Amino acid sequence: MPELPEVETVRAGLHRLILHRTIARVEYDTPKSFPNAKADVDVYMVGSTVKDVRRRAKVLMIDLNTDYSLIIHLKMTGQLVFVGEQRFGAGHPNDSLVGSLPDRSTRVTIHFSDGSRLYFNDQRKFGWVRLLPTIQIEELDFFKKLGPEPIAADFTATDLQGRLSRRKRTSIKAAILDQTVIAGVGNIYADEALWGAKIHPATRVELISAARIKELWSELRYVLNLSIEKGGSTNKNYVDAEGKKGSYMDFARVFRREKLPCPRCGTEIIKLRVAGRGTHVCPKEQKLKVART
DNA sequence: CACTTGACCTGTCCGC
DNA sequence: TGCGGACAGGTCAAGT
Repeated sequence: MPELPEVETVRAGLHRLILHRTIARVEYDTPKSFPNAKADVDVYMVGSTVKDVRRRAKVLMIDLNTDYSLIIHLKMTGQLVFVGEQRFGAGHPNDSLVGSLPDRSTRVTIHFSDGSRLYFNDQRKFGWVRLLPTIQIEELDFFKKLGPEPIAADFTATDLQGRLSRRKRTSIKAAILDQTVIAGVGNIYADEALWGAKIHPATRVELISAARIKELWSELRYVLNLSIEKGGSTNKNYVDAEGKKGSYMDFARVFRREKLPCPRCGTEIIKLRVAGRGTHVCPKEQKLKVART
């Protein structure tokens, strides 16, 4: 689920909801979801206050005033849901969570001193939470290898072209899903942007013209920004920090729309498999370009 | 190094 | 209603 727009939506919500709150107690289930919890939670988390909430790629960072940070990856089914000491009222979805959390998917619970809580839920257990010194985050190998943020103001079409030059022989879809090429794109927005740029997802990178790469650059920024505006995509599990669903799927042009008409030409959208992922294309407008022999 | 595939988990849906 | 298999937003390690 959570790709850049979903993680950014969660970040913004958490920033609004948990900044300056003090951590009173932390519960966690298995070491898998929170590997170094046992050693460090009592020393660096309990009693600390939340200083900032940041995002890089699909990763969230909650900075504490102990100069330690929680690093969180939601992977496929992770959620970070805040339940306050006061209800939101007027049928707000958060209110129904008051009695329903924690549930069987809750892996970590952070109790704040005012009685509010932050739940890390993750049905499939792929996600994780780690605690480490804030200054060590950027030293992580994983972090150092990340490509640029595609929605950054200074990220240009030329930058995209340059990043793609090291993945010439793979499919364009595999290339933009590669977090070391660009950071934050996942299966939904890859399909959406490739449709926007009229590129078949299986096309080898080296066969795509500079003009088309520029289109792709523009479409990536468009769909990611539009989705942030819509609060992300709720394909299945995703909810934001208040437990609300995102509405981008109402605006999706191809993703999960097989057998429905292409919004541009009316041709039936088909589903294929590219780079090991379910992939949606308009078969008329996204022709597979192959090298001449 | 570039590239592909299967593994990690739980839940759901679809065909028999 | 039950059962087996495919599939689901994302990385990783291990293979070619």
